[in-house]
Amino acid sequence: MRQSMTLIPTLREVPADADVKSHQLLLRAGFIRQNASGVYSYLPLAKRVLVKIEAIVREEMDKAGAVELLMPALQQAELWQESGRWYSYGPELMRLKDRHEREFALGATHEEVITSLVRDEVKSYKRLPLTLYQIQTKFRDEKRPRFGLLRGREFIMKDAYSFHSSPESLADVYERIFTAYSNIFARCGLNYRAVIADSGAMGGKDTLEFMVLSDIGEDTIAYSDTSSYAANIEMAPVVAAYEKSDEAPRNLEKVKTENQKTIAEVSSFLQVNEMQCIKSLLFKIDGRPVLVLVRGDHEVNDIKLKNLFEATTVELAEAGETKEILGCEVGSVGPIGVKDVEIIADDAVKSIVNGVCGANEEHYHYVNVNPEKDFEAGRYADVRFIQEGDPSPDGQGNILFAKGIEVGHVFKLGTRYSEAMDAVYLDENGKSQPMIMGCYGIGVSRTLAAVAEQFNDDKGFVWPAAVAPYKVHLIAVNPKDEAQSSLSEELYEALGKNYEILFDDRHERAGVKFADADLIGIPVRVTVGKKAADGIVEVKNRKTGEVLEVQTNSLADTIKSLLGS
RNA sequence: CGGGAUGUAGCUCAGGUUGGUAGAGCACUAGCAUGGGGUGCUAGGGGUCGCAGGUUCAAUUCCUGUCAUCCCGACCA
Repeated sequence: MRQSMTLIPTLREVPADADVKSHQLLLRAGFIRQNASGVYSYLPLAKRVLVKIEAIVREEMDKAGAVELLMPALQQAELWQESGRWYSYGPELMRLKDRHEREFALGATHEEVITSLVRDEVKSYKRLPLTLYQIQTKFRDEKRPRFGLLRGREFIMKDAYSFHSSPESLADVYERIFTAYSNIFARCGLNYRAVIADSGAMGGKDTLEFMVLSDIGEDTIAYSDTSSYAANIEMAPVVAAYEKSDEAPRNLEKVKTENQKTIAEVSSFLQVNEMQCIKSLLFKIDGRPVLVLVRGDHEVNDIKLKNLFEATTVELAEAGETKEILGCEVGSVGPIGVKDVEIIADDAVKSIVNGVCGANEEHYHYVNVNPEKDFEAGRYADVRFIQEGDPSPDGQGNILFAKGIEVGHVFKLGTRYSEAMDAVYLDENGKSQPMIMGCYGIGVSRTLAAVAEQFNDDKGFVWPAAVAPYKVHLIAVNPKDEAQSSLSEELYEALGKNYEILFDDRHERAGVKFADADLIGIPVRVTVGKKAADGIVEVKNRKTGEVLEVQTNSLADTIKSLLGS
């Protein structure tokens, strides 16, 4: 492609609205432009990278036995009403009406559409298993789109769904897709990790997320420093054994703690370790108040609460509600004397001896608090976030944290949708059974952003060859020079037969072309300059910056070795 | 949804406190020169100052509202 004929609007300055590297560079190098918050146009270069990623995805999915189709983005409300998600999905689902006032949604995901399709077309166990996938634009009205392509409201996703007549078959396909995903992210050059995850609103269990390690990641990964264990912090179970001090329990005592509210304030005021404090938070679980207790140095994990209570919503009660229910400000909440409100305590709380907690009375706390003796928790469970230094759940090593960008997710869905939508088949005995399902997603546009985030230097992008928009960037330093012009045209023609090549034929200064080339980040740069008349050109490796002068007759070999390594 | 910030040319920003119909750099157009790391000179084009009200003889500037965008948090296949 001649650069004079395509659209690559590079920017010299960093756009004010972009904070993260991938977003800045995608804008500066002319890959994307924003239309609305979380909505972008993919310009020619970005489109080429998307095509590369999609090709890798298709190849690996096909290899795993999945078949591509394409479903509508515009979906009838009835389907979502059938699964129940019309009501449970919330405002994130973009809803609209047609001219007849019929309700529709823009597809945030496609379980409903695919389940209805397969339900109507597949009736026998003989047709199972079946794995279908598509690459399509998804719409989610995110509360807060951010980081450019990393969290948009309109984004490209590869979503796959599998249908089975047995859990074994599901396990088999799940494994195959897992392998496909590992191949896909490895081929994109990404530094990723598969981690144990929460199934969230999807339902189901056995779910893994593919995380690209990055400081700007929105998820925290808890991983073992010695084994391969890795989990989303939301899910990592705490297996710490809490030792109970053999100190003799003393008698409960109420003390004045004027204006001391936070755990830090109270513990320093009373001269006790934060570990001795009982942090008490009032939650509303499916609207019902529940008092949750954790040790002062721990944090409540609302995902664990949600799973424990099999609830749909878990939220911290607002200050006003807390006052209404417990009669005090949030800084003075405690479990002692609380009636009519369920109390759940983290396992760590049980081994606190002579601890401290709020007195449900402004400016007062209790000291010498002993669980069981001074209050009864309805139950004890693991309801806190794992922390760095905690033992790894697999028993090997200790936990460390890393940030990750979720680029893929595989689920064993089970029969949640097939039961709700009556997707059944007849088994060998002619008996009707709900199909067992799996679903598997890859954020394609997010993967583009993740690669962009991972592969750049201070000058611009450094695309891995597998997803680079072009393999070779040919530059004619001075197109007005006859020798340079004719040699570059000749090379453009010749190299174009074997490589995707971008030819900078613009009448720009050399400096502008070099700066743009560095910014765009194509792996190999071929510069036709002063020595053109002697048949000598310059080959530069974008990644290493290494420059070679080569005769045109050995150019092909040089490029080949550069792209091969 | 809570907190914060910002909306002036395609981009990055000044101007505003002290109201008088708008500027710089980059980009763009034309010409000349230049031609290996964002070149120089000359001459140009481009803005309902986010939008709507209000105050005023007069509002980009002051007041109110509203919308948009970004950041933090909450939220989130």
